[in-house]
Amino acid sequence: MAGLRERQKADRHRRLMDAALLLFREKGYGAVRTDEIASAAQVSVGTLYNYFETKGDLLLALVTLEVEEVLDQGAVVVARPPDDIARAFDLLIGTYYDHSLTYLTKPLWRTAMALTISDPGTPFSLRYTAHDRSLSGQVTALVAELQRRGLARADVSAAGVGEMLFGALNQLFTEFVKDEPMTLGALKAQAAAQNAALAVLLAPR
Amino acid sequence: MAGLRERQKADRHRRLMDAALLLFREKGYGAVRTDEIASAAQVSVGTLYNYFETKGDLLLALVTLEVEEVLDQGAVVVARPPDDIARAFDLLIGTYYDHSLTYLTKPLWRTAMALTISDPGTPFSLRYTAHDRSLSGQVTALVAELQRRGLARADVSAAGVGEMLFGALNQLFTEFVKDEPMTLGALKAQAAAQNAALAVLLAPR
DNA sequence: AAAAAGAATTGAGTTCACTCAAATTTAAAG
DNA sequence: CTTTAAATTTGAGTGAACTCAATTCTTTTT
Repeated sequence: MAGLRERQKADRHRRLMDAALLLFREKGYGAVRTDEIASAAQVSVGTLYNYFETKGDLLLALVTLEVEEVLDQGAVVVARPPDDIARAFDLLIGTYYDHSLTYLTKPLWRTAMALTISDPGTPFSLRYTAHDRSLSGQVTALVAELQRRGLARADVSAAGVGEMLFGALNQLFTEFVKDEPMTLGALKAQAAAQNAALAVLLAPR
Repeated sequence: MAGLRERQKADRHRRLMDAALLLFREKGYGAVRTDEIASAAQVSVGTLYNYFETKGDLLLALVTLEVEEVLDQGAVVVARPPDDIARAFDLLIGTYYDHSLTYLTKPLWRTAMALTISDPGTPFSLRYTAHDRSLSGQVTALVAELQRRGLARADVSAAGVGEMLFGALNQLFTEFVKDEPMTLGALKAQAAAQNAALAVLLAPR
């Protein structure tokens, strides 16, 4: 059985994550004071900083949860994609986008993205970047799978196309979270327009 | 002739920008205190905040200068692009990338990007976003121009392709500034790989 | 030219993320 | 069960961005 110390540690960690998610969603990242999170989790500020290097790390830990779930869902799509290029892309990307607001709000995404850009060296930023690469790899895998099935031209590098597509959809997502009134539907429509253009280009000759 | 007050105002504004650029480049954004900038520009902290809403606004004002110069250079390329898709893309994008480190360093770019994402509503962020759209429009214009000359397939939307390409290159640039040891050459090589894939797809049938 | 009005500057004060030396709690040793 | 050692928690203290009421400078009015 795990020692007392270990159990208490896991417990405090969970309480801090729970309290942070609740408060961040409710009041927004900037409006939440660190000692507020600490006292909601029934620990002191010092303890909070024992578990997370910065207030931002706490947020990035929450983002990590979100992205890991998305990766799992994406893998399902890549394994058995629709028999149509545009629909395959729409489905995979739609999966990503639909899940994105499950835990985080647009303002929280903005803060999280800002943190990983301004501090790319912190452990959580590195994990975030690694996740991005996994997602990009998933898109590339989808392109390769479509090529393997003879649904897409095989005379271009799947990685070249996959990375470009992922970069573009990442950019669209960034614009989405920067634009408060923009809906998920509008985001998917924009992605679909790009996917359609790419689908035409990738159609077997 | 402009009144005394107006002249003094323009002068203080210029002194603040100059001092900020110098100090930011020298010590890095985070290590520069606002009162340091203020005293280097021979005004008080309060005055600094009279001219710029936040310390970040000061940086974004500097970024704006940079981007405006890039847009001018890009326009030249779009007007007379090389007779080859891949080379045309490489040239335009190379123009963007080469200019990017003229005023700003990688850390400064990171901070600037982070600011526009986390605070998209501030006047300077809006300007930054508008510039991004101009750059994207320039890429689309290049695609359209290549189509007009019969160098690229005309059966896809220039905007769809242009936006996708711009999104992808923007993403590459973001990864570049996040990766301290990465060279400009490596960045351009990555872009060239994507451009090559796209060039194959866009080649007239 | 003096006075009144308006605009801009000033810097001590406030707020909040983060630190660190002391205190407490848990585990291990005798 | 005590004592010792190690790990963890604690919260008052520190530093830096930003504020705002008081002051100074510029322009307009009489």
